[in-house]
Amino acid sequence: MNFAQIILPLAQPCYTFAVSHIPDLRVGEAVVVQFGKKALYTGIVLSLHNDPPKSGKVKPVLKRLYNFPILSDIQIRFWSWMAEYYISTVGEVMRVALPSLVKSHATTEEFYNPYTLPQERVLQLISVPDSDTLAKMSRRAPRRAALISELQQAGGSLPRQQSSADAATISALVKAGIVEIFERDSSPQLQPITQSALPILSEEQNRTLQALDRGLEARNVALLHGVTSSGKTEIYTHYIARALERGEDVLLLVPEISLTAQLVERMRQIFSERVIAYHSKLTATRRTQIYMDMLRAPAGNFIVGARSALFLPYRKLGLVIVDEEHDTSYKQSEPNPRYHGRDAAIMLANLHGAKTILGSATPSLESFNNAMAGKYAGVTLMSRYGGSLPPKIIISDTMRAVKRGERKSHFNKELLDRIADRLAAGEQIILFQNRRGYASYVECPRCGWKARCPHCNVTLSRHLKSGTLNCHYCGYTTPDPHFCPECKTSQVEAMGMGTERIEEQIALLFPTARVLRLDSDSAKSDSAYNKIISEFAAGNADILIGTQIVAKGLDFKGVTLIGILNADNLTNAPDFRAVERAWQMMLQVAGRSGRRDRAGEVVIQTADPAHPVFSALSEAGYQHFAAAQLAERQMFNYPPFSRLIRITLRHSEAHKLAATATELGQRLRQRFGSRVLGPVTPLIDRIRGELIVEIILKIEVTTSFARARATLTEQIDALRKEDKNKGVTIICNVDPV
DNA sequence: AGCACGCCGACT
DNA sequence: GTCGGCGTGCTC
Repeated sequence: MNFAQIILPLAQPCYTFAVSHIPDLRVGEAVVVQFGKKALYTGIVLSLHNDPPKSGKVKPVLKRLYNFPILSDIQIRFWSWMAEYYISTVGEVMRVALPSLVKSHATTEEFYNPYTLPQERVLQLISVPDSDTLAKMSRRAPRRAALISELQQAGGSLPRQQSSADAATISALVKAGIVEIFERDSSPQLQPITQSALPILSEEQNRTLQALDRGLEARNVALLHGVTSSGKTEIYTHYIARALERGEDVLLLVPEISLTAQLVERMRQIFSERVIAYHSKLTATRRTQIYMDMLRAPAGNFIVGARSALFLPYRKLGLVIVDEEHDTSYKQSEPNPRYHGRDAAIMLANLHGAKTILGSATPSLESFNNAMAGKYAGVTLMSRYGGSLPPKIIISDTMRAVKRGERKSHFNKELLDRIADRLAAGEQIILFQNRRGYASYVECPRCGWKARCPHCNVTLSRHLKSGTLNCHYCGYTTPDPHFCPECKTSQVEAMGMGTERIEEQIALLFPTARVLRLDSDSAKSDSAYNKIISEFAAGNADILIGTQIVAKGLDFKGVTLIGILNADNLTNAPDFRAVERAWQMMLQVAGRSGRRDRAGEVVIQTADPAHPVFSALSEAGYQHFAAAQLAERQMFNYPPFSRLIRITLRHSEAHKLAATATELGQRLRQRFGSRVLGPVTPLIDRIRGELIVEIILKIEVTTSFARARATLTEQIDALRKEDKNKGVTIICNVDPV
């Protein structure tokens, strides 16, 4: 073959390079190429062919990097699918898929250091002395004889590191021409296979396991709907053990890095060092090591990781588990490829012929619908493991409390009384407020002036600790003016409640309570996060105030009361998924409470207690609620009855942006008719000094989504070529969440 | 993503 | 008069 399509880690199509001078080059191999004037890149061979590029100029591949492909056929198919489905390029997939050392690039040769495998020295037995000599040797130089027999037992060669011989013994045998030392790529670090006993399953868990077995015989994907603390993890371990016994790889996907640590911990107790944690916070060296080890080791690896773990070189993936499958942080929102970790996991499993288990206490309506439609096997686990009780949910009417004079600050008496009660009993409390900072904005009571971000069309949030007003969209910070800069007659007033302000109010109402706050301000780093979590878990605080971070995963045994301070800003979000999201959020937060011996209580403050979402919070209420939500989605043709593509256009000039957006809208309408919504101005129409307009494409599931994506790409490409649209950024987000 | 080519402001 | 700002065009 004379030419190769080479994947480069760029938002560009693949380019053709000449390869006829490289013998037996294979698809998936890593190569060095010069791209542009002088930049050197590590690229991947996507395909080999004999067609020169149309534009004539072809550069040769400079060299091949390893003597084996670093991408399997399945990985290439996976990358190609992802690029196509999420309207991005295979180069963009490469950018997120490979650890940085493997895809290194530089502008000059001196700085281009592609990853080379670490080397190891190997002792090789080249001639075995006859038995007389050996017998003599074992008397006079027993260590030399020992090394010879060590090498014989190892089949003739052994890495220097693994040999017990000392340097003098080795060099003597080398001098005698009996042993030779050579260098080679170091062998992958294989972990010893030790497995402790699997957890013993309850009767219901056993039934669930059997139901899953039956389900997965007929379907490739199973939805495991297991209420909080029903023991989904125990069921996972049984499936994991089976796959590992078959010698296959296992991927356990978690939505967030912070959750990997505790799951890895639990899995290590059973599968010891077989468990490999993989996520983007690991060092580049560690990630590269894992990648390269897996590439050269046999299957049978068990990876616990965030969505980037999808790109590891599985040899034979046997099982994929997507834990907390409803979690929207599985969707990569920026940059391209904007892929959904759960959906990509199912695709990857299919490519390997593996089964997928989706686990959640609050399944997404998409997955629930797939289970109802028979596309997925569906299994529900209703009872709590170890007989702990479901939390008692109390809906607390804010308006009624106000009328009766039973509301202090932002707390209804129903909640305050319980807080006092738990504090007295020495039990712990979590208060959930889905807004960080002190106040969502500050306003002058006299003239109505509000602090706004100069770059974004949003109000600035007040942050007490830093004494600043911050923009939560672009990070802009300005000193808190306190006094109205406009009319100069009054102090500005804090409006809206953030976690900082809740913290302040609690300190006033319960001055002796020890309070911790968990939000993205207080838990900026991993260590800060862990510190807060472990402090609270150790009982060094009575009340934990937090944003949605507190809803994720963690169990606190001492927590018997949870307050959801303002459910309305969850249910009222302007999004067709708001109610589903609110439901999931509330149940997830509620799941943090409850001890074995007595049910936890969850107080939800709302001005709209009749909202159907509240009656769906009992576990029995879910089916009914989900069915009603689905009916509504079907009526308005929303997902899962249609697929959405959100097209975002950005530019600094309003008229130019509007012109391009209108043009695109019109052209799309010619092809897609009423499936095109917009262009519309989003709620926040300016971020970082750029104006934003959106067009939504809504494609019914009954028509070809692949064709729709192709048509859309065609139209956007054509539009981009025209001078009048130059400079307008156009981004497609397939299946936005 | 780089890097070059190409037209408008503050300096010797 | 020049040095340099970053807008946009191209890279096999």
